[in-house]
Amino acid sequence: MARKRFDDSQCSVARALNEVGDWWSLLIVLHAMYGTRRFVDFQQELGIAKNILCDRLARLVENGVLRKVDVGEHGSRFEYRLTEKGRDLFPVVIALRQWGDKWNPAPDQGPLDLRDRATGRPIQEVQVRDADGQSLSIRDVFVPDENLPAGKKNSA
Amino acid sequence: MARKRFDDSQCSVARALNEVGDWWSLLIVLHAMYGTRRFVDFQQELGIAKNILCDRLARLVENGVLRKVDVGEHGSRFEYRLTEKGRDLFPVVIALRQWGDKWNPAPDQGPLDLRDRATGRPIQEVQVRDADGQSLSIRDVFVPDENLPAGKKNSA
DNA sequence: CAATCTGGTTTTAAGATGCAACCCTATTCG
DNA sequence: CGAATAGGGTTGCATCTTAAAACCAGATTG
Repeated sequence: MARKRFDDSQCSVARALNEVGDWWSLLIVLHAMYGTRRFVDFQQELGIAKNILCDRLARLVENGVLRKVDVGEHGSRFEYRLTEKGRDLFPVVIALRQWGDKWNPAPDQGPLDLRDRATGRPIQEVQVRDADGQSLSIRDVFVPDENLPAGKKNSA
Repeated sequence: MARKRFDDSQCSVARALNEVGDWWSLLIVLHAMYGTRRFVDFQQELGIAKNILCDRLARLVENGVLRKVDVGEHGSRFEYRLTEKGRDLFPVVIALRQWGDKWNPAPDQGPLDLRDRATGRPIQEVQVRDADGQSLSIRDVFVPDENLPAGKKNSA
């Protein structure tokens, strides 16, 4: 049964998930962020079936998250590189990593340690923040009434 | 063919996706953040098949993202409410929304307008930030060598 | 030339999905 | 009181998705 696709959705989150919400897709993006570029490396690192990896890479390329570059070695050597659109998934992936670290940490993986290349200092935790940089939870925010999704009341 | 599950993964992102990476799961969380609580409302708002919604809600409850509360009306009326763990997905969902707004906006949906409840001011964009609050892209950060995933070089 | 590199493509069986019908308990209303 | 409604499921079925494994084809190398 074909999965419902959210192409025509009025919801940006749904549309985003349309492009990166397939099983494996965000992990591929994550590994691309680590620097992985070649088909065989993605495959080995992720332990993904080749046909599925092909499919996901093709989708990510089609959606502009990755671009496929012909490196010209060994007759058919390609690299898959993040586009700007792909790199803009950085906060998504980091936020997800933090969430995982907090609520379901991997046994042998410490918490995320990411440093500012310029200063060597740790990055701030990715949070929703107010104008002054203070962290906000979902209870601290509201959506102005005119911008609510259809049928929603302000009870967030 | 059963999808590969990442329960034993050494990667927190994979483990996180194990819990919220199924098709529909994050959209359910999003709607819960909007305040949706009842089965029939999730179903109608999302346009999801009842059996799939049942499955996803059960998983989210099992994983501690939602809790199922017996409201005691009409014999079997339940509400599904976000736990703290669920609420901590807020930055993930907002980051995803921003990404969607920027790269594949919904036709009739304006960009995210979320306000600080205390001040009415707009929230900051969710970004990876340095210690001083300046935005960082993936090119601006590095992982210390001792914390790299296996086999990764510092070429992010 | 055979072996290797490279990124696929194809086959097949088991799961996942969505649609629609059905189910069962509790409550409400004519 | 019985029918209708509320509520949250459960089931059957056809179709799509997935993973494993085998196969493929062009280019390169020893």
